[in-house]
Amino acid sequence: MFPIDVRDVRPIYEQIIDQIKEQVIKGILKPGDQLPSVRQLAGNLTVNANTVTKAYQELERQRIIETIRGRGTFIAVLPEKEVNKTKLEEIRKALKGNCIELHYMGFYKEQILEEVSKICEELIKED
Amino acid sequence: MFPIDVRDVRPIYEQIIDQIKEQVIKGILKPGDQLPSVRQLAGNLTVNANTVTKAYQELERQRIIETIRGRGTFIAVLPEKEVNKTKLEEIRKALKGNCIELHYMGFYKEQILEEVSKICEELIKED
Amino acid sequence: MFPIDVRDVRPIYEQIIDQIKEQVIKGILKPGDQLPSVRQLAGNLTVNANTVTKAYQELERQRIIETIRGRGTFIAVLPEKEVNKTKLEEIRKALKGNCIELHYMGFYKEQILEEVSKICEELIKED
Amino acid sequence: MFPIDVRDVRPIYEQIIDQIKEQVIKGILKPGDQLPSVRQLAGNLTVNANTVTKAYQELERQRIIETIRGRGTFIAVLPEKEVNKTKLEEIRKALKGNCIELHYMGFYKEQILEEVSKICEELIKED
DNA sequence: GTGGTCTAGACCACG
DNA sequence: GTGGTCTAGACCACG
Repeated sequence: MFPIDVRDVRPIYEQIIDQIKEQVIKGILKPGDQLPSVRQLAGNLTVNANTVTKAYQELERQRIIETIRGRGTFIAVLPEKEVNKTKLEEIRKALKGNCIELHYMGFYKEQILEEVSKICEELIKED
Repeated sequence: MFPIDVRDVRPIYEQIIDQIKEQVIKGILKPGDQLPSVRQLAGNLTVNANTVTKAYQELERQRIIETIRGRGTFIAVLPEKEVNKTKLEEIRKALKGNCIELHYMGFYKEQILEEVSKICEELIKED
Repeated sequence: MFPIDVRDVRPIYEQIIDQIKEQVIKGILKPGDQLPSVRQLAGNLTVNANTVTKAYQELERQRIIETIRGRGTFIAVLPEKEVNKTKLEEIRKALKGNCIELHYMGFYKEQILEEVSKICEELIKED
Repeated sequence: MFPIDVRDVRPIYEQIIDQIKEQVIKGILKPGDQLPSVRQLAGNLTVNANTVTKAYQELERQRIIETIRGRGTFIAVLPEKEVNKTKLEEIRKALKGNCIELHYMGFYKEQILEEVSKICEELIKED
């Protein structure tokens, strides 16, 4: 279901979170869609159930998904978009780090914007 | 010297690496410039000397700085720009993650590119 | 009949119990009034019949309702008011926890009492 | 250090969270104070380190404490007091439940307010 | 069958 | 020595 890479530097639970958020943004997962149960997904990905639990809990905290007692876990209606200043600064720092790395590989502004543009294109459907 | 933030989620050694790379890219630090000794910098930043050592070692591995026995540590001539495919993929993943987070805050392609554009502007001097 | 919220953190059976107790206190349900059958209520609320059963059993244990074989379930005469010391301590702990949370939101004693006062007002008819 | 009660219905990690928040509100723990390490506290309370970790992570998420890499965990400066409407509603529901229980024990408005008043008195220092 | 809590214990990154 | 991640597995509440 999700391409999990145990060799990835990012922890597994974070990869799961990102995969689900990406599918929500792309519209592959829609509000009300049921997610596989913790144990099911853990089985599919051959990771521990606790790892999936951690991912689901974080997604619930972010109001991306919601758990209904005894029924399972579902995609929530899209949460209010709100700008968290602290988080925005964190993302800017991360982006800056990425730009520095790309520049060390020989990329200039034009090419960097081109990369980001391609990523957005693939990801975001403009309304 | 560097604005190090012990509360930052990023490890301190990584912050040091990024600060130095940024200053090199901006031309504030030039090839041949001497860096403070490990102990000096550790004292200035009030961090553990091992932390600075780790940062310097990583920078040396990336050929950003070089150590001359008995003399000290210096900014190296800019390394050959070369595209490491694995690393490029990693950066793309990171950029994608950041774009997803920005989109969840309400940003669309235009605004995301605007953010990245501002970062590049501040960072990279076009030759 | 009752506003049940499957998304609520509280278990459904607890919500049912609370709703019935609230209606009894408010005098909406009076001793002798018949309650819907387990299946009926389960159907109305679109919840599992076991869930309603559990709520009714707990209410019966607390002598709030009583089941008469072959006839159905009825509101009992108000049980003797008795102070269970253990339970009182539990409620105090819960109240303390709520006061802490309210204080973290900026509420002081006056405002907290105001909140509780409004709740009592709406709930309890002084004899 | 903290009175943890394994028989308590509330999960252990929640009891730890509440204890720390209470001590912060009472001024027993002040900004900058170091908390015992995860392992230390786990040892003292004879609970598992993971349980303490969970409590600390939740407290960090609420910005009550902060972790500094390799140094330990500290009480943060008091977070901005902000009213979360959803959470306020949850607390009101909980308070209502408590009032109902108290009323079933024979308490009327005056006595309930008296209880809450005593709790606030012990807890909150008016500025 | 669903998720939630907790344990015991391993291994890792960071300082 | 500090916290972070993950596993394997137990037991529980809820439906």
